[in-house]
Amino acid sequence: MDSNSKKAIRNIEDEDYIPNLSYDSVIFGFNGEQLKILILEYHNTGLFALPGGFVKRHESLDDAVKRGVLERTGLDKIYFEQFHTFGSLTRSDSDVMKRILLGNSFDLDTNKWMLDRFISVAYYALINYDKVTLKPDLLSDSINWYAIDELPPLMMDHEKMVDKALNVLRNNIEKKLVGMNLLPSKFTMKQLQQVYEAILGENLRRTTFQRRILGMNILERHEKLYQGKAHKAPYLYSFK
Amino acid sequence: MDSNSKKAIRNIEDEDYIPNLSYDSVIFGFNGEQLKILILEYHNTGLFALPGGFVKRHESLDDAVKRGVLERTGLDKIYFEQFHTFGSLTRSDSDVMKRILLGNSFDLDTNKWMLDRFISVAYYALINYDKVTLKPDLLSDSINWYAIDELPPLMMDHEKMVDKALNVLRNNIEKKLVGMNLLPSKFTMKQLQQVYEAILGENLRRTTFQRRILGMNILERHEKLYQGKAHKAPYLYSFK
DNA sequence: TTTTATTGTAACAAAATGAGACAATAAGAT
DNA sequence: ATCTTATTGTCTCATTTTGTTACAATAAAA
Repeated sequence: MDSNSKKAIRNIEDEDYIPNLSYDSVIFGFNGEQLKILILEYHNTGLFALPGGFVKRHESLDDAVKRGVLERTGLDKIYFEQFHTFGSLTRSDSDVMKRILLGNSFDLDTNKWMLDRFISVAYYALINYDKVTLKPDLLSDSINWYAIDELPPLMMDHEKMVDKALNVLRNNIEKKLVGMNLLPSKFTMKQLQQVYEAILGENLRRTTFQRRILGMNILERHEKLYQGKAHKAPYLYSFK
Repeated sequence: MDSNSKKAIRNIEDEDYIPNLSYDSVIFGFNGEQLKILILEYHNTGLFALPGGFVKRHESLDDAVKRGVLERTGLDKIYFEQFHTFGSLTRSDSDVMKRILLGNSFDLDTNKWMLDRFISVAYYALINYDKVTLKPDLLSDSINWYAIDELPPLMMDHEKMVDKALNVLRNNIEKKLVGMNLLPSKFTMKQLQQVYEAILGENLRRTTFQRRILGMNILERHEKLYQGKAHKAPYLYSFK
């Protein structure tokens, strides 16, 4: 409890954080065609991972995640929701953590708390693809969008997390109007349908979809969008 | 990290557990009429709470919960599922924990780790009401069934946990065949409907319910159940 | 044998969804 | 200007699902 008086420059101080607890985030965006998520790559390791982090002693779990998303995307008003806490004994891998620490020239001894077992609370977030300014964190080289069916191999149990996040998203799409957070404030019916299709992973019938969504009475119709294409222009909609 | 060499008899050793992490469980049972949950009362405090506990360093989160349910109900094959992790700054209340420790004649100093902030992973469990042998834990006087609409005031954020558990249960009832875990292996259609009604908190139409459930093709029909009543005897069913 | 309460299922109505069809465009091609 | 093309908004009719009512088939009591 009272060790670590000398602090290297590149260190994360364990005293500030709740031990053995982390979060990971599956951050979804939609580029108009595909559903994508943010994946980062740790320095000098070839390891790909979900953006994650630790919870400060004087910070709520939700705030820790908000902070992490803000730091990496520049967005501070996002939709996010916890979906599962991963607590198996086998999920933590101290060898992987060693590689990450060494790849960042972190001192193994000072940072040995990071080699310990971690229980991780996983969140998904839905953000506006176009408004993001990506910024790698201290430990990583890059952070980038990857289409959900073209992900690199992810470390530890992060692929399981993505799978579960997608499942939860699919179940929530009807109940929680998930689409609204992945689109700009005004959008066409086609765009909305594409979000639904990307999430559900299946094609939907255009006429039925349109009728069903309009029947929900959740959309407001605005002006038409002239795209310069040789066909009828679609209306723009926003959520009420 | 190396204190606590002297151990009082009535102590929970902090070194065995992951710090700042706990679980709480909303354990549902169905008595044939009402949906009930298990609530315990801490010694000499008048405090009512959900059964909870800590996670050992060498134990998965799920196993910790299984252990807790087993110790209190005697059941080891139960259906349970995590539904939310509560991590706000305000949820932990050291005054409440002090009352509990003092009510149990625990030493405040040796057990001060329990006064710290805790992030709690909440689970719900569905168990067979009739097969339970209730047993209070070390810290509590009693553990008892309470109908969900007749709960005593619960400490800290435990009422929020119950609300959320019920919501999740309502959403899962269609997808996960929740009913099967609250009933004996053979049951009548009426019993199944009563479970649904208790969970959803609304009355269902008998004929529609029967047709819909039978249409799912998940039930196997067995012999009739003669209840000694002056009317047609219902069939018994089990899940396939 | 009649009465009573409940069960299983059928029958029809109403609502939701599936599947096409088609007229109404924007803008490019002629 | 007119014709062509791709897409949109809406309508129609078929199919499926759900709501509602009705009714015959019991177990056991009266």
